[in-house]
Formats: sequence, structure tokens, C-alpha cells
Amino acid sequence: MEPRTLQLMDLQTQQHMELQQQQPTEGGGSNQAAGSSANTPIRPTNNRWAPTPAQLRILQELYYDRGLKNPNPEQIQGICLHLKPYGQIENKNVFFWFQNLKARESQKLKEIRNVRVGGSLDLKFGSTSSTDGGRSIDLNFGSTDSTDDDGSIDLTLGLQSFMERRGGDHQEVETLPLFPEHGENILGNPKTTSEGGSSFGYYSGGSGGYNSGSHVSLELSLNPSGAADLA
Amino acid sequence: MEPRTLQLMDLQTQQHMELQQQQPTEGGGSNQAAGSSANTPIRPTNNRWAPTPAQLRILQELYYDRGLKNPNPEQIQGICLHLKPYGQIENKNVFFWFQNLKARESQKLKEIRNVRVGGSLDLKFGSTSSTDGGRSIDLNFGSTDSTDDDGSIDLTLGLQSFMERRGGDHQEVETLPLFPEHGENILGNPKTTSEGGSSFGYYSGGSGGYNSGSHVSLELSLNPSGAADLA
DNA sequence: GGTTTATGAATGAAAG
DNA sequence: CTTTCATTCATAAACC
Repeated sequence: MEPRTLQLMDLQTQQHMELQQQQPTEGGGSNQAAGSSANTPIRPTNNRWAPTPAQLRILQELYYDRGLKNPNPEQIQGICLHLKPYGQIENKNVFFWFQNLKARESQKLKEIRNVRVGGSLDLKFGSTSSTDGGRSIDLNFGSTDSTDDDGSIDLTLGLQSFMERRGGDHQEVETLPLFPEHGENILGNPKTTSEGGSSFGYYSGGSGGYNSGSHVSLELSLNPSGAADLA
Repeated sequence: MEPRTLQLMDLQTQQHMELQQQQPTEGGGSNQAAGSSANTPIRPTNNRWAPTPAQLRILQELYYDRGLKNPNPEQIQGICLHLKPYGQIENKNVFFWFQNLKARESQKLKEIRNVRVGGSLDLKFGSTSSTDGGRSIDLNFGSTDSTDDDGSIDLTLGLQSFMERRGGDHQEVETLPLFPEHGENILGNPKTTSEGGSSFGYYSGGSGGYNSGSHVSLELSLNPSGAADLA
């Protein structure tokens, strides 16, 4: 049952960072529809909401520039309402969007643990990255430090032994790029932060880069009154 | 297996096309302009990670033999670390690998089940059960609504003005494609600042228009599906 | 060569 | 807020 075809080749040796954004198809009006209208409902077709470019941009501005991480119901509703002209959208979509973004971001940023530069290390990708060279992101989260040199990590499951057994022979070592990165933080952010303690995060941030340099700063003076800024 | 409507997406670079959102392009969403022929030099060219044979074998053993289906962050990290000697790999690759394998296996099982059911009759409609929209999880929460007509919502944060400025005239097409991705952020927000509660009804189903449905759904799949052997 | 398949990656939606 | 499930997009590799 698993037709796994082994491909013997390892090609890519570099970092990838890709981003694909699908084209948002949605109109302001009715949704769904797609093909089967009166017919077999068996095809959920498009239930899933996807932000239109304009909606996405606004949402991102709110999140990154404004620092709005946890919109409360009223805010969600307001946002949703304002985004409606740009395409079909519901409150829950806004809600999930913020929740997912926040969750995913927090997992990425687990800790920028120093990579224990003992003197060896960190190499960089040499050839690979195209020209700009700059970015590769990778980070390891937990850093279960312990001893990994000799290859023992503990997964709390005995995985360790499993690993050990196989790890005896490493032959195809290729490049072993690992560089810490990051430290950037775009918005100085306000108060909301605090920690969270969250404990961990999954994968490392693969993407990053972009022009981002800093979004901040572009958004000022939107408040008519000095008033309260940011929650 | 899945008859996917083929759409030759052109390759998009990382941000690319913006498109009016208000067009229901389903299926034929031909993208416009790919234009590119020789253009867009910035192609990631190196994207996707692929496991080396050794890595794959280890991953499979963990999954199939050890039954590890949902590795937690620490495990992911440990696995990743141990796989590094065999080739470049990142935490997220491990994360996605498990995630995908699990999803695809369950999907396969589901398909089979549907086929079997399909053979027999039983149509569904469980119409009886509440078709009504009973399911919206909540309705308007804050109820700040009051407005909709005039469009002034009031996010209690001045968000409104923010929105207003941008939304005043929604012209979508801006040239400002922000891609989804996030840089980084420190975040953390546990619950300071006000709300905290956060567990109340989130989004509203409000207008939605979703179908609500019943549980019994039945989906017959017409997949010819020679399908995989599995089992 | 175009088409299909396998699978990495991304993300909306939910469950816990 | 954290973790998992489901869909979907994209693309390299295999197929024809």
C-alpha cells in the first residue's frame, strides 16, 4: 500500500522559500455555486474562503502595521464589514485568519537560540542562493540541546534508540547548512505582547525575507485624533 | 484519482498578479498574463525539499513501524536533527512530511469507504434533520452592530478611521501586492490588555449562507478510482 | 511533447 | 491559545 517510489536523487540543496498565492476567486455576490447547482451536491466545490488580494492586504496591515493581533468581536465585525466590498467574507473568516496567523507566527518564532557557535559553523550557502544571498531562514526551535553531536537526542519516546541505530552510518552527507537568522521584529509593538509561554513551534520559518525590511512606519497618522492608539 | 480541473497555472513568482477580486473565476480562472515568457528572472528555482533515500526510510519507519503519526515539536526537532547528516532538512520539512502522509492515508481510507457506500443505496438526505441554519455558532457577538447602514462601525480603536481611509473608495487594484508571509514578530500576547476572555462566541455565522448541514452527509464518489491497493 | 502522479507546502477551519 | 484535520496549490518526477 504505499507506493512510495524512491527517488534516488537529491537535488535541491538549498533553502527554499516560496510563496504561492492562489488566485482568489470570489465574487462579492453569491458564493459557491460553481458547477453543480442543482445537481449532486456531492462536490463541496468551493467552500473555503480565500482572501482577495485587497482583503489580504488590509488584514495584513492591521496585523503587522497596526499590531492588531487579537481582534475582539466588535473589531472582527467591523473588519468584516469593511472587507465585504472587496469580496465575500464572513466574520468567522476574519476570526480564523487572525487566529491562524498568530498561531503560525508564534510557532515560528520559538526561540532564536544561539547556535552554539563553537567555532565551527554556520556556513552559508554558497552557491545556491541566487544572488541576493541573503536569506535563508532556518531555525531550530527547541534545541534540545543535549547532546547531539554524537547523535543522541531524546525524543521521549525511545525514538532515540531508534535513531541511534540507524544513524550509525551517515553517508550521504551533503551540505549542512544551518544558520540562525532573524532577529528581526518588525513592529515594535505595543503592549499586547507578553509572552505566552507558548511552548513550542513546529517548523521553522521558511519564508521570510522579502522586502520586508520594515513595514512599520508606514502607517502613521491614521488616527484623526491622537487618541488612543492601539489597544 | 482526483480529476482535477486542469489549469495551467503559470508560474508565479512570488507575488505577482493581482486581480480583481470580484470575478468569479471558477474553473477557468485563467490567469492573465502570464506573460512572462522570458521574464521574471526571479524564480525560486530551488524550491522544494525532497527527502533523500535514507531520510525517507527513517521517516517511514517512524511512521509505519513506530506508529508515530503526530510528532510534537520536540520530536520533530529531534528527528530533524538526526536526519540532517543525511541531507539538508529543516524542521518544517519533517512537520509537513508527517502531516501530509497522515492526511493522505486517511483520505484514502475515506475514499474507499465512500465507494462502498455508494454501491449500496441509501441516499441521503437527511433532510429531516434540521436544515435550518441551526448551526451558526453564534450570532453577532458584540452586537455593536447597529449600523450597517451607514457603515460606521467603530472598532473602539480608531480602526474605523483606518478602514475608512482605505475603504473609502475601494478600488482594488492597487499596486501593492503584499504577499502573505510574515516576517516575524515577537508577539506573545497572553492575555494582558483587555479582553483576555476570548472564549466567547467568536465569529458569527451571521449572514452566511452556508448550508448547514446535517451530519449525515453522504458523498458518493464517482471516482473510477482504480485506486490504490492499500490494504 | 503534453499529461498524470506523487508529494511538498500553504492555509482555512476546527477541535481541544 | 495550541494542535490537528482537510483542501488545495504547485511542481518535480514519472509516464505515455
